[in-house]
Amino acid sequence: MRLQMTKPSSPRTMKTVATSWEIIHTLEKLQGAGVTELANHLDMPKGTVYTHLATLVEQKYVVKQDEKYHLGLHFLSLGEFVKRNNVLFKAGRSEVERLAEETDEYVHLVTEEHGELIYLHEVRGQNAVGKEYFEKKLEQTGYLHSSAYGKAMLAYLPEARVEEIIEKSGLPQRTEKTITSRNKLFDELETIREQGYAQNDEEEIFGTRAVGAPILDENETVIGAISLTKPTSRLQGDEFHERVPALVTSAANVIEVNIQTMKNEQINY
Amino acid sequence: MRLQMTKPSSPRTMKTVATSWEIIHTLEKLQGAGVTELANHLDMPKGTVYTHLATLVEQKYVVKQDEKYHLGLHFLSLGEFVKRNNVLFKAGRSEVERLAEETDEYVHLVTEEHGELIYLHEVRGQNAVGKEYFEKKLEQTGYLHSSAYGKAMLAYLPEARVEEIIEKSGLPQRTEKTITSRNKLFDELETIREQGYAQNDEEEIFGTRAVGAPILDENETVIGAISLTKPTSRLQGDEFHERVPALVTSAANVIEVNIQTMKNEQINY
DNA sequence: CAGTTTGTGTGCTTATACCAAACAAATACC
DNA sequence: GGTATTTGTTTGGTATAAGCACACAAACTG
Repeated sequence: MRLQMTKPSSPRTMKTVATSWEIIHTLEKLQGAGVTELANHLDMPKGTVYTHLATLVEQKYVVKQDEKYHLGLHFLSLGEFVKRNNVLFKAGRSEVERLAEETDEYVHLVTEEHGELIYLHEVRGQNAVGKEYFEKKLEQTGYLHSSAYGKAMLAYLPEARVEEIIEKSGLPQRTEKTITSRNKLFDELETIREQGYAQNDEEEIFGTRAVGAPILDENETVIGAISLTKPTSRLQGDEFHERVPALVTSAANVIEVNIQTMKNEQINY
Repeated sequence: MRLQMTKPSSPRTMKTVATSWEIIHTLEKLQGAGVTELANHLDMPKGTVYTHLATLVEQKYVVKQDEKYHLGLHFLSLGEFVKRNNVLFKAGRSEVERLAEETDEYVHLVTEEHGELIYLHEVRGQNAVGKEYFEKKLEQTGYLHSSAYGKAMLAYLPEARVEEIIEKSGLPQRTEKTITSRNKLFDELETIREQGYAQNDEEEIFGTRAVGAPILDENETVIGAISLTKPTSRLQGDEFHERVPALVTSAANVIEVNIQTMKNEQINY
């Protein structure tokens, strides 16, 4: 007689679907792979991997090219769909573009999901710095503690939620100025709430500073954040503490109003 | 005794994964839905749908908001990843941007997968027309027969492949000028091969014309296509038959060279 | 505060995903 | 160029896990 593995876990969850996503993520990491290669990486029988791949090909989410299996471009269409139907994106897009045009710098619109940072929109102004860095970011999810937009969101998230997030993700160091201590972070969030905006002083990329403002709904719930990034040399003194914060918080405000308007219209299409 | 449902079908495929994607696509179509709503739409027991949703939430691809389940923003990151690692996107991006800058019109970079049209990049020049139309397209896959880029690709696909695609997708009419007959299409493709570029004369959107050129690799295999769209009033005579075709084919050429260069370098990162 | 309708949780059963092992096809090796 | 190795593909049997029906809970409706 076999001992019960006591796994009463509810809600139940589907093992087959989970391994299907494991395969997708491995294909992502390996930038395409063969059946055997995948089977080794995942420690699964070849036959199983093969059947999974056949299913994903049938679903048009995987393609076979050059003797390897790759993630298909249908993920792109799906991603675009999700983005373009996102309330914050719809409400914030034009404002982000306006601010980038006005300042000629990098402007970002971000949100949070499952404790991770997600980039909804970015516009690179004429003088923007950090291109190589930000270009890579779009395809990843990121941490919340080392950026102006991230901290702006953390500051207005319920404290329990913040605890949960730093518990799960940690506070990895990016530069020597990154906040890596729990207490310092909470102090910082307090300051942000007092100011109404967040500052990033070379905490993520050396040589760049940024100012970010939260975007809240009518119940003070965080929807996302907007931020403007500049090289440290161009973001000092009043510019860092007055002028850019004013621009960014005002943009955040416009977006908040847009969201309200959209909600009131209720007409989705 | 039960009759065997004779389904020897190989390769085998996973029913559970297929229904998981069915749920994802239904969530897409319904723009978010509840458990019961989904169960009705898909004609499945509530319990099953619930377990599937729980799995997708665990995987972070579905979120529960406002008492409804929605597709999560992780699809966005995945989509960005797939796009940014696509050879054609990497090779063609800058050239698309250059051409849009030079001409101030709409420029598109597209490819084909599973017989469907996929948009890899679009840049809207200052004078570009058709914004409302193209904005919607990015989140969909489309047909190949009613556009300059689509026809450019069809012209260089193996005939068997073309047959297969029109067999599966049909030749739906978009405007009164859309090619809807198999024979006319094959004549058109012949012309395109002779010219080296494709023209779209209000076959998709009334009032706009376009010129598209295929992007081929060293074995003459189609990788994708690039096109330029203008209002009919600005795309006539020599402009339609000489100048724009020259610009577009030359851009296609540059991209072809870029692909070759990337392949020779072999260094991916 | 009854009556619906929603989401969530649970055992049972059968379909099905998994595995092992065999086969085929392509590549590498000598 | 023929053998050996590695790859992808296929198959049958089996244990398991996905699906179903049902029950429960919780929220909304009137």
